[in-house]
Amino acid sequence: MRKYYTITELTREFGVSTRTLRFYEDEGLIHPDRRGRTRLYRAGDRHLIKEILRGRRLGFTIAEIREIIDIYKGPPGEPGQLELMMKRVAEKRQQLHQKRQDIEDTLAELDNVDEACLARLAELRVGT
Amino acid sequence: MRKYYTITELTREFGVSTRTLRFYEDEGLIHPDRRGRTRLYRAGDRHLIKEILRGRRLGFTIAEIREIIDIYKGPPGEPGQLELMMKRVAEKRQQLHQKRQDIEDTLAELDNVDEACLARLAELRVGT
DNA sequence: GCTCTAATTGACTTTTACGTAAAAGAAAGA
DNA sequence: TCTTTCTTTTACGTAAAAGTCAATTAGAGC
Repeated sequence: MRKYYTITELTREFGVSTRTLRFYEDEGLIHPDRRGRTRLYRAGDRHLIKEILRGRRLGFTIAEIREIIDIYKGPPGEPGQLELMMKRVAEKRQQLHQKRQDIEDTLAELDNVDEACLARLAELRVGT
Repeated sequence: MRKYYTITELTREFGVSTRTLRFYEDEGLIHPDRRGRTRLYRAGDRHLIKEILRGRRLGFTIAEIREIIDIYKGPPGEPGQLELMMKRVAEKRQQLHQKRQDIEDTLAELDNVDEACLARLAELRVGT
């Protein structure tokens, strides 16, 4: 297991800019170590970046991504907090189900388009 | 089947502002009729709005949504265009598969959090 | 005809998520 | 040592997707 990643290693791995990683840090999403002024990212940071980018691909805002990450941070001790957290988990789950449904619907429509294209091509080959 | 919808009817149905619908019109995504200067939306416009909002929920940009909508518009006649269209369909499908995978991964992590919460609650009830 | 409400246009503003450029330190190879 | 290559901080810029405000205008009901 590697101990540290440099910022450019990660930008190359994930196809993002240094600006982006520093931005996520400013937003409090990641907290790389420092050697002098240079940032050093651990495996945990790398994993967090993966999760951030996953949220980004799904169209979540930074605020929403922060919420999700906060959820991941593990359950707190107090019962009241636990129930609050479970409520937030349920909400996120709901949003994700909605998005998944949206994806299925869109894929279904694309299937139709595809079939129509194939049908048209077949017609053309026969010689309309 | 209704003939027309007013702009406010649609804003209420979809929970968006009039500004948003006009913006989509400026962007060339929808083309409501006019009676005088007043916009009148047909069922087709309404359906398009649904698709736009679906794309929005998935984090697609207006440009990407426009691409998808253009795809829906039905296959053109020429073989070259048909194959181009099928390529674009394949690309969109690819993006959607990625998003779906992202959703599954995120849901799985939420499941873990949920279980951890439940476990912790159980512990507390027994009396740690 | 008058009033009230809804709708329109146009301009300006805002927020988000970075991009970009400048200036400077620090390390590493030739 | 010199140059190159990273990296940093600070600051300003920007594109996308609307929000907001102001000034009109048009219908609908009385």
